[in-house]
Amino acid sequence: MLTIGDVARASGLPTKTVRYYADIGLVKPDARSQSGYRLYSDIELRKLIFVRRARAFGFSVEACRELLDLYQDRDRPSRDVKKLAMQRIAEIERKMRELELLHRELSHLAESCHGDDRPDCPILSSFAEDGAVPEISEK
Amino acid sequence: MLTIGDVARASGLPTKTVRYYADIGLVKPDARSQSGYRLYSDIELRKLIFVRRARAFGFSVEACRELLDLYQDRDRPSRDVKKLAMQRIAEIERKMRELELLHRELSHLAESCHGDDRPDCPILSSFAEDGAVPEISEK
DNA sequence: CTTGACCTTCCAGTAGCTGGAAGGATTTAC
DNA sequence: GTAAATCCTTCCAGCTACTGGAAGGTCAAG
Repeated sequence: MLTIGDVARASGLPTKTVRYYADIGLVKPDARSQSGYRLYSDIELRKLIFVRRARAFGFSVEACRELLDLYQDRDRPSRDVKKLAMQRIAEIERKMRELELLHRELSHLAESCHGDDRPDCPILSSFAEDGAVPEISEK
Repeated sequence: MLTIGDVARASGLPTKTVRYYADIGLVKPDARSQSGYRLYSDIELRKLIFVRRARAFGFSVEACRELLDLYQDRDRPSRDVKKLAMQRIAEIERKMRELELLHRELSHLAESCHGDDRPDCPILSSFAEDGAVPEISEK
């Protein structure tokens, strides 16, 4: 059995995060030592690694919970996994569109700003006077 | 003088948000009525509108504070404004690159997943077995 | 005079951790 | 054998930028 520090090192997650995942019931230790130390098996370590990778793809902790369930279900339909992935992809695409819009508009403003000692600036003017502004939800 | 509801309507910000901006000292009311109501002048209303637009471009509240200072400084060098804008643009570009990477990798995985009744799934396999995973900071 | 629409403050919660304090357990060095 | 270093525990607070809700005061209209 591994202590929290062991699985933290092995999974690449901070100890604090492993403890946090235990607290929220995402990946719970198999047992506690007599002195109360969290003890993890290789299986739980594997789950922690799994979660780190899913999180690296931007899946929310709740989505990770579902993915872990699927991961552990030998009879899962791959359809269910793909659905989660497609949702995440749609989310990514939405954010990319938002950022592209912001980038276009802000670059335009910045380009037309002299960026010297003079006080007149189209960026400030735009914030102060314009009507149209990018629509964002930034989640 | 305008009440908080008035400036909320006029600025397009929720009342709660206007109150929050007052709490954190971003845009403070000019005065309080005898009964304690926040009272705003046209100048403060203009600042609220300014902040809403700057926020719509993704500037943090702290950046908005700096932008507001510049907005109010008649002797500002436009250089300073442009600098903030360029920083924001760099941030946007970083996020875009991150999202593009995620999109590429996750799309690749999703494409190679059957998405049917069968349990084998390259997405799960990737999370469980792979080594390489996208590097993210997602801020 | 009462109803309803406003306003106030304060507390809690969102996501996903992260930092730190206070204190017990275990291991290593000497 | 013991002292120091390193680990572990719990709990509380804080980060961003709000948002929701409760309890209660205020104001204009009918």
